[in-house]
Amino acid sequence: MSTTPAVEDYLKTIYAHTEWQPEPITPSVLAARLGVAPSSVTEMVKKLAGAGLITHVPYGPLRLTPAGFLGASAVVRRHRLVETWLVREMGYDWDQVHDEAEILEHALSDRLLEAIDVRLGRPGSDPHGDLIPAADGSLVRVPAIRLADAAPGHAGTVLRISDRDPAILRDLAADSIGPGSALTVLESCAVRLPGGSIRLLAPDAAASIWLTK
Amino acid sequence: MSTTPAVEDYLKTIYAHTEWQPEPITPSVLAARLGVAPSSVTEMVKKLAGAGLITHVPYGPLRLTPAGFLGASAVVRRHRLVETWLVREMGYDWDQVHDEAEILEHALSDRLLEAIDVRLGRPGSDPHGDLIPAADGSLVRVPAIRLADAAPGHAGTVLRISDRDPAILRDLAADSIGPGSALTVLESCAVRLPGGSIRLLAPDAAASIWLTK
DNA sequence: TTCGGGCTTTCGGCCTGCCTAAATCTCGGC
DNA sequence: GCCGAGATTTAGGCAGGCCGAAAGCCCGAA
Repeated sequence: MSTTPAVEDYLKTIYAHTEWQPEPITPSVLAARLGVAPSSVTEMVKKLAGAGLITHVPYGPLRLTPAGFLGASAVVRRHRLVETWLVREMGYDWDQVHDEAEILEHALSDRLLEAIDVRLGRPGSDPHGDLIPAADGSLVRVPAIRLADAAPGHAGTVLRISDRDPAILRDLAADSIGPGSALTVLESCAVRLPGGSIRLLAPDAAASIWLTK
Repeated sequence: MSTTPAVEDYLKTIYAHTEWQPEPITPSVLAARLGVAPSSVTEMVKKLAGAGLITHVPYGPLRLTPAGFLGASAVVRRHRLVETWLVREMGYDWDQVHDEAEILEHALSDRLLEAIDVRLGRPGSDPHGDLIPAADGSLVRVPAIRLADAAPGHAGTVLRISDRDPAILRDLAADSIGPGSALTVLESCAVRLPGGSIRLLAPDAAASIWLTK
């Protein structure tokens, strides 16, 4: 089976789902994430399973096989390296890179990717704080906790901010909150910044931020 | 009509055909250039004509409308800026950039293109010597003559080398002939370089090289 | 234990872009 | 003026990805 942009998007989305929590993804969630109808997912799932990229029992959740994990890692690696490049060299802000990377991730050759990786000094994480898989799919895990799940009083620095919703990224950037920011959690939706100022976060935003443990 | 990669490729190829000679392109030539069957061209021609991008009378040649010219210019601009960027910043040689640009030209946003253009200092020509259209489709023409058509004794510098055939580009690069090289034509397929050394060129290569008049 | 709502799958269809094979047209040579 | 080679178009099909509607499955609540 050929690895089309659609295949890459499905693999990437399945991969992303289990990156920060253990539950495998279900077809309906995958459909919602991709913005396609559930029946489209059923169809593609057959193809991916037939190609040995995912495992799937009817009516059950979806899991990447080792081969699928490798393929997904490659797409995620391309996406995150592109994001890092856009911010470091092309004048993008970290909350503006997602859509561009979404397209370029399907268009870069291995050679160009390697050239970008070298230019950037083989970065380990992207502008949102997400880890960049190595070419073999390996990455260094860091213990993290969702801000929304952190106990009041918890202090930590922002490790990553999910890039799923661009509006959240914009709002946080406007609030001067980004990867590396030090925060103290007051309650689930309020935080104190180093200067002492207090920010009230939308529940969505609080669920998108991951802090050091 | 949406502007898909296929549409962009058709427009770009029609544009390229009349860039260095005046005859409009025929469906069969277009099919050969694109590597598709003639019937596929007929089909797409209907769509492009219906969208007002080309004019076409049945069994006749194809011509870009002003709208089609603008669309084609945009694709060509993206292609050539990408080639220039790959050579100047990403360590590619000028005979290696075509295939990568062929894909990236469909993937860059206007914003990223502008950033690249600015970084490169708004170059007027790409690594093969081809002119880069401005955003409005305009470009500065330079009088040129095909090496294969030049009279013996004609001396000039290489303005451009058609990037159609990668093998030709490789061979010429190995012979140290590239855009900017000074040449004296001995006969249609032999040239003298500044050092006095003489090169015999394949007819294909001689037809791919354009010299100053 | 049964039932119903929600999730998943099946089914039939649509669109793009490509193909081959079979018309059909054009035009130069005789 | 006719004819045939070559170019173009038509017709019928295929694969990838998507859709909505309808059928099927699963599991928790009663």
